[in-house]
Amino acid sequence: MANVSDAGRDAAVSAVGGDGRALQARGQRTRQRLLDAAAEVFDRIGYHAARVDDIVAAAESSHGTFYLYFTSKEDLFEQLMSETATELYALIGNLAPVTNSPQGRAALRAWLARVSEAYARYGRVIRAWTEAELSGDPIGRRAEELLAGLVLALTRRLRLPKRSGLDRTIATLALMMMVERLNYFAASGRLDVHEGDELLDTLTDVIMAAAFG
Amino acid sequence: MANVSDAGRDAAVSAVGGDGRALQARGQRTRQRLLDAAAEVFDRIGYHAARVDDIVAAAESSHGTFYLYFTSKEDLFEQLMSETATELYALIGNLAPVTNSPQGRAALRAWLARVSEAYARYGRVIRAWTEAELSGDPIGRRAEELLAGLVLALTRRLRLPKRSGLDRTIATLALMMMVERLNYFAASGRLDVHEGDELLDTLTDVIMAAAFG
Amino acid sequence: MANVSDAGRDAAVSAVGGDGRALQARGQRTRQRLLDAAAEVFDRIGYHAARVDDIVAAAESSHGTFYLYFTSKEDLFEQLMSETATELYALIGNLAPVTNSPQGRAALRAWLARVSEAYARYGRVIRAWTEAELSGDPIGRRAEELLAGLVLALTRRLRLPKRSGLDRTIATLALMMMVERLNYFAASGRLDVHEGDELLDTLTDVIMAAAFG
Amino acid sequence: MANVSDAGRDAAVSAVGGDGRALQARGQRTRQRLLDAAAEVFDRIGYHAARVDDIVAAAESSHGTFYLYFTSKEDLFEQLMSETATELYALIGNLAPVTNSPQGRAALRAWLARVSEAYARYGRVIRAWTEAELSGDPIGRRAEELLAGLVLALTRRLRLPKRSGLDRTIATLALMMMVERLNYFAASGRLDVHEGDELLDTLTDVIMAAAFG
DNA sequence: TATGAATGAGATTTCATTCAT
DNA sequence: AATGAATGAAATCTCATTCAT
Repeated sequence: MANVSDAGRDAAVSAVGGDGRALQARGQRTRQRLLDAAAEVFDRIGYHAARVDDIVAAAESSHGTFYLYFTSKEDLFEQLMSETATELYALIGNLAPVTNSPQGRAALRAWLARVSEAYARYGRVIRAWTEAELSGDPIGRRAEELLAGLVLALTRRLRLPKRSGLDRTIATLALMMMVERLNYFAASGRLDVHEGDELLDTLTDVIMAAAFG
Repeated sequence: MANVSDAGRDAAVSAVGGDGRALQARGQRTRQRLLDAAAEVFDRIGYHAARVDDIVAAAESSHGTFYLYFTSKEDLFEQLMSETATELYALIGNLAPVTNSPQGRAALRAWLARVSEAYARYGRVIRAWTEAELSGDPIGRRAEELLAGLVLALTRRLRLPKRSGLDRTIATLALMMMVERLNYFAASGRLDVHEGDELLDTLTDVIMAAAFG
Repeated sequence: MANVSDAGRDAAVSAVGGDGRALQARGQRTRQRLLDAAAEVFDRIGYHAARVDDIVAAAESSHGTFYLYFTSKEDLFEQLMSETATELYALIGNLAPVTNSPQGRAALRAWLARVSEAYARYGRVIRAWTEAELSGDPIGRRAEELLAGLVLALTRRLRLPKRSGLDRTIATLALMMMVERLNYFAASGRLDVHEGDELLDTLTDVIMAAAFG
Repeated sequence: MANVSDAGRDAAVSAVGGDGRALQARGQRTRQRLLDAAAEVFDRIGYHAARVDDIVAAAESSHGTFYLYFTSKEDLFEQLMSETATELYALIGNLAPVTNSPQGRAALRAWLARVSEAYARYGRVIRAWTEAELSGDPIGRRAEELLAGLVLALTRRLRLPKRSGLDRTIATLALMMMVERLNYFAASGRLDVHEGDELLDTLTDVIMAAAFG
């Protein structure tokens, strides 16, 4: 089954433990088990409520081992966010500028479908990310930075057409937030969607309208 | 300066302390001081990072007094959310169904301006609210409920026109989230807006487009 | 209904408040209400679990008022114990030396009946007293003293006949403890007694046997 | 010197920590150190007066460690009571039915001597037990239950001869309370006994008299 | 004489992190 | 590389007592 661990596969080659040394294969696997377990726990009970104890229990590991790979709970979380950010940049890279045509609409809808798929895999981290961003924790600063980078990348890629009364950065942020929040509600089962079609149709519609309305 | 305490002015008449007894005037004021201080602290350092100690220090009160009025930090927060929800329902009640006309657009923009004003006052609570909603805390459940009620009320009031490919509830939620998140970024100084005009124009534009696209 | 307040009726004439001044009639009544309420609360939830708040709530009084009459929770309790001790001394004074005859047995049984009656009234205090005696609280010392005095008085009055192998003081203490504990269990509903006859018969029998066996 | 830890020696094999996991040898020892320290502290200052801080200080351990093994002070105490109850059941099992003969008397006296010895070891727990039983604490309920079981077991074992005017359960409880209270006073140094002979003689005498009147 | 709001010292409990094996 | 026991700083919460009215 697809999970967050797929994200770091390539990056993991050069991953290092808490003391900076390169890791062997077994260490790699343990580190990844902890990251996966953390994502699962963050999703289940939230980032703030998650204790190191919950994570190591979910990973069937131990406290000592945790600190072999991460210097702190925040350190793990930042690594998780960074991996996720990498995936999201790749996703944004796949987006074609939106054109006002049936083809453009279809392309956007297809891309939004990929976003939803990605949300199924990374949403647990994104949820915790948003939580951290809102909180006063130091880790929130890092979350802000990562978010700002993504907004910038998306603005450049989306290339909303110029129109008076529409600030393109703001509009992009608006649409991005909308997409994120809706996928969140859908993923948490609080939106009554069949196959996700209503979600995709509605989002496509609103974005096309916003772009060319 | 306007603050959260304005919200509960009428409701305060029947406010009670932790032991259920009705409060005298002095008790009322102390309780309100704590609520105001809490809103300020939540805004400054976030709901999770906020300690009871921070709140009583900000209110120039004491731990003992805090527990005279609230059974816990969560209890206080729920009361704060409830007061805020009341204000938001009132705000929604002031929204006219959106019509496809210059007048309709103007009315919507004016309403969004009121929303932004309200955000200046209640945003600190709403931010914490979102944070709680995302977390696994028990208080998150209550936050969810309150939010669901607001979405329903807004859907009924906004009366987005029927259009194929657009689920009205989902679209309303999408727009509401968009408005909330943008006001949040604006309030936290991370959006480069002059007088808020770009924000209002952009939001008006996207909503009108979404409605009549 | 008979209650602890009957105990202090005479003593109350000279009762003083926390600041040492003599009390007026109204003050008298308030003080007594607090003593009664305390006895009730001690009985219900125990001496240690009882908070001043519970006592003033039961007395429908207030914290401030409590400290008008007592310097502390312990002070109140000591006054309650002293009043009860006075009653118990009176009770002991009514006991005739036990003689080995049907009349002696009848007299003992009648006296034990009076003890049980008294227990119905003062048992709540005696229970708390025992609790305090066992605990390490400073008030426990005072409880010990009062208890020692009662043991001495009872030993003198009971006049167990000399018999080899029987220390009269120890035997008296043994019998006293037995009577107290059994009345306690009976009062707390944990002894299956009809009209208390089994209790009285058994106690009478054991004491007579111990004395003349 | 004999101490409470002797009690749980066998049971300890299956002892678990606060999170339900089986403990290693070191954990076992630490847990037992805390139990022993608690018994000592309860004896010294009483159950209610004892703070977790006192216990961990006596055990030369820390707060964190305490909560690794027990969920609360009450939890620890219940475990202590349970271990003690097991010992007391064993003690009761060693009691032969009382017969009206010099041998019967001698056997009873020998058994009472064993009780006194046991009291030297478990008395500190029993004292706290009685204190808890009298208090309104939730732990008091558990204390009651354990006590009721012991009374039942003792009644069955002691087999007091039938005699009119004597309820055997009540009489057994009476004698049991007498023995307990006297051992308590003796152990706390408030009874003037040499070698404990007066205590044993008096108790033997009263019980034989009660049984065979 | 009575009230109840306010206080703060002190107790319990949590949990990220370290350490010994 | 892994384990899990141990730690203690920091947080929450309680409650006897004082104070202002």
